[in-house]
Amino acid sequence: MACVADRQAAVREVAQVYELIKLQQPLLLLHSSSSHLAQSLLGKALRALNVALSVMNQQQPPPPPPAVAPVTVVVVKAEPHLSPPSPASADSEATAPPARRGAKRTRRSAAPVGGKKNSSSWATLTAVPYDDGYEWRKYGEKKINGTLFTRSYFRCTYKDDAGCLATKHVQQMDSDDNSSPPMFHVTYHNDHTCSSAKAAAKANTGSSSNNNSHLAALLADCCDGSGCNKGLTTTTINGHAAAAAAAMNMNMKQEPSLLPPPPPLAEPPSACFPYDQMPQQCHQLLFPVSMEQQFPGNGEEIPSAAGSCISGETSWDGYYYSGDMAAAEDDRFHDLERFLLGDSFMDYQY
DNA sequence: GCAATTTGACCATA
DNA sequence: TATGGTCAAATTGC
Repeated sequence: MACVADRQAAVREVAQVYELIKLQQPLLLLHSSSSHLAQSLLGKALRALNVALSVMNQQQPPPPPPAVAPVTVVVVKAEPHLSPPSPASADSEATAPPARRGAKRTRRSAAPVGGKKNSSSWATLTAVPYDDGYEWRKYGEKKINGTLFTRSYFRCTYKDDAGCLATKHVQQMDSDDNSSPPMFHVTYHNDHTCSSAKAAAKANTGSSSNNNSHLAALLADCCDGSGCNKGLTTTTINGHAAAAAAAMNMNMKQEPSLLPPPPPLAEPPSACFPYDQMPQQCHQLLFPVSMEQQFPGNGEEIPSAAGSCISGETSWDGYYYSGDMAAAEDDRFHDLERFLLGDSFMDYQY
């Protein structure tokens, strides 16, 4: 089918542009006189490409499920009003006053609930509900009628600091199949108006010793546990480790009842951390970096923990570059394509 | 001691 | 009135 070939070519083109931007992003941000502007533009570009790929993906049958059950993130639906918010709309919402802890309880004055507001909302189906690159604080849990599991309510950790109104609800889906990892229906409301840079700066300044210790543990788990810093050419992270890393990323305690250890993977899903499994702190705290750090160019595996985390910018960065470059390139692309097509509408921030 | 989570109560909406 | 979403005091963990 010519149209299929054309679409694949288009997808490939967009994916390559996406990849190129991501690769060049550190340098652009590092050398730009206005890093904020650069970051904003890059974010918009990446988001647009992501949406474009999502649209393309909707026009073709879904890809066959993987042989193993890696951590997956798929779009449940993209209703007209359930589209990912644009940065512009996010900016317009940033003026809402932040809620204050301990303030006198005045109900329903600022944040109407249940989708009545004009803000955007969208939903995803994922095995890793806590790993979406943002930091969330749990503020409630509720037993919902007709469901076996409770629904958890999260809001952005930086709601108070940045007035970020982003919230999400995580509902474990009922399933008869005990052999497969649990899936979660995650509904997002409002775009993040807090910047990841702000979050990263906060973490980097050591304003909270908790953050630093948290990061240390995170890096240890992220890079040591997965073997990324042990000179392995390819590494793996099973669902359990991903969930653990995700939970750490969330600054929250893992709920045993929600995430039982899934069966080990028969095959490594991809090199190093797939993007949707990589703790966001790896992006934020070790960024920006030089291209030399990302790509030594001497055929060596990126040795350091920092390098391996940085390499997680894309899912293919754990590969051995001195080997068959064409094969590696091909694998890299397919990993990227899987990531892009399977992770549509996720709101990535760098 | 501080920050995050838990949990029961409160409130808006259908 | 049932239900879902949020608040905030109490609890827990670092």
